[in-house]
Amino acid sequence: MDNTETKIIDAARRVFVAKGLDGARMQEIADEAGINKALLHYYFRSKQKLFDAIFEEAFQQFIPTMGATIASGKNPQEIITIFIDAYFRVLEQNPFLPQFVIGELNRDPSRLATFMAEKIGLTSLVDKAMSLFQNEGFNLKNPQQFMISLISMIIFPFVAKPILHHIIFKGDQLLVDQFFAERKSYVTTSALQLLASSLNENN
Amino acid sequence: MDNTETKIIDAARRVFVAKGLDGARMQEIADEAGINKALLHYYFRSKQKLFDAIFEEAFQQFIPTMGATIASGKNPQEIITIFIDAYFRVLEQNPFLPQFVIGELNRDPSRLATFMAEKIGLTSLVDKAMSLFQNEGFNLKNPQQFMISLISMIIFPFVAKPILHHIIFKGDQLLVDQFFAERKSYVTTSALQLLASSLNENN
DNA sequence: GTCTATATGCAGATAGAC
DNA sequence: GTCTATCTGCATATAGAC
Repeated sequence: MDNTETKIIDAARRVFVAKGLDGARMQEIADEAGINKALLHYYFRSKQKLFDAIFEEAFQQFIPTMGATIASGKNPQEIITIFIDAYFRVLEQNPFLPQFVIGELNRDPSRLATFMAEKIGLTSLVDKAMSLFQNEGFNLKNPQQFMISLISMIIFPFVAKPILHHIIFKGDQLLVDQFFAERKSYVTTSALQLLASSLNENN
Repeated sequence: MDNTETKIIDAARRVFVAKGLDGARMQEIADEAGINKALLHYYFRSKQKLFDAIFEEAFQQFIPTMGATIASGKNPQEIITIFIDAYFRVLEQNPFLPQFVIGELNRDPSRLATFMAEKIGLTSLVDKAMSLFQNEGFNLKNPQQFMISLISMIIFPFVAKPILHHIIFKGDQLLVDQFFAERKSYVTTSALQLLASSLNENN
């Protein structure tokens, strides 16, 4: 599709993700889309409504297809592997998504409340994921702590990329690329080790 | 101290940390400080300069006292424990600092380049921290991967607090508080387990 | 140092021609 | 649907009195 609305969405996504709601300029979005400001307001009545469309789309992508993963009905180790793989696939193609979603949710947490009202299915999916680690011999004392550690290890490097780039890797882009290339397998190994350790400790 | 400059700094910190550079309003900062806008410009020539002062201060706090930790000269396990403890102490008193610093660094990564030019000591401290895990029998293949996993597990929950609050814990503030209360010891245990696992694997 | 009043510029939004 | 021109309001910043 190459119609005007699509061009606007694409341009708005780029600008909003890069600069946030407050930092974005309608003029810049218009320029990126190759149109003028008035047309933006013709398609989306206001900056806020345009932003809402972009944010909703981003939020959907960011909360991964946890359902499909769980529905696959494998054991916890396999599910973890699949989950990490699916998440990295999304992040590698949208490396700036996490900072965008998380940043805007921090600016306006009330947004989440309304979102949650619509997506009641989401929380029950999370519950299912948690309960996985309390079945089949994985009687984790703290499934939430484990799950959040896992998500932290996956997402945080994408959010903190500028810090990695400049402080850890001193501006060496090759080292940064290498780090992200190896990250998925490292996180998978770590997660499985943590799971195994908790077994040994009879948690 | 209760002079005007201090009042401005305190007010600016609150507003900038909550709303970011673009979202903050000089009027709101003035109101918070109990003065008027003109006085802000009298003390700090522009919004940008006021922001720079706040950001620099925040950045200093956010990059923890890694030096002191390392200088303590203990073994890796002890250093990890001390490091985690020090970091949590900072974060518990400044829970919104990470999102502020990381968010602004993503909006304007060039900021870091100039910062790094000044703080040359910082990168060498990071190097020292890394080399720790390649000595004393901890010949980790990927000290960076380990270090970043550790930092991820510490910081990310603070950044993603709105998501934890609404999606994982369904708005139950008590569960959120309990999670953060237990987080430090959970991360410490996890980090030591990962270190031990890498030993067993002869990495 | 601190205030009120004002200048200046810019961004979001609209009017109206084509 | 798409454009140019314009309105409106607001935010940063300054002028100048006290």
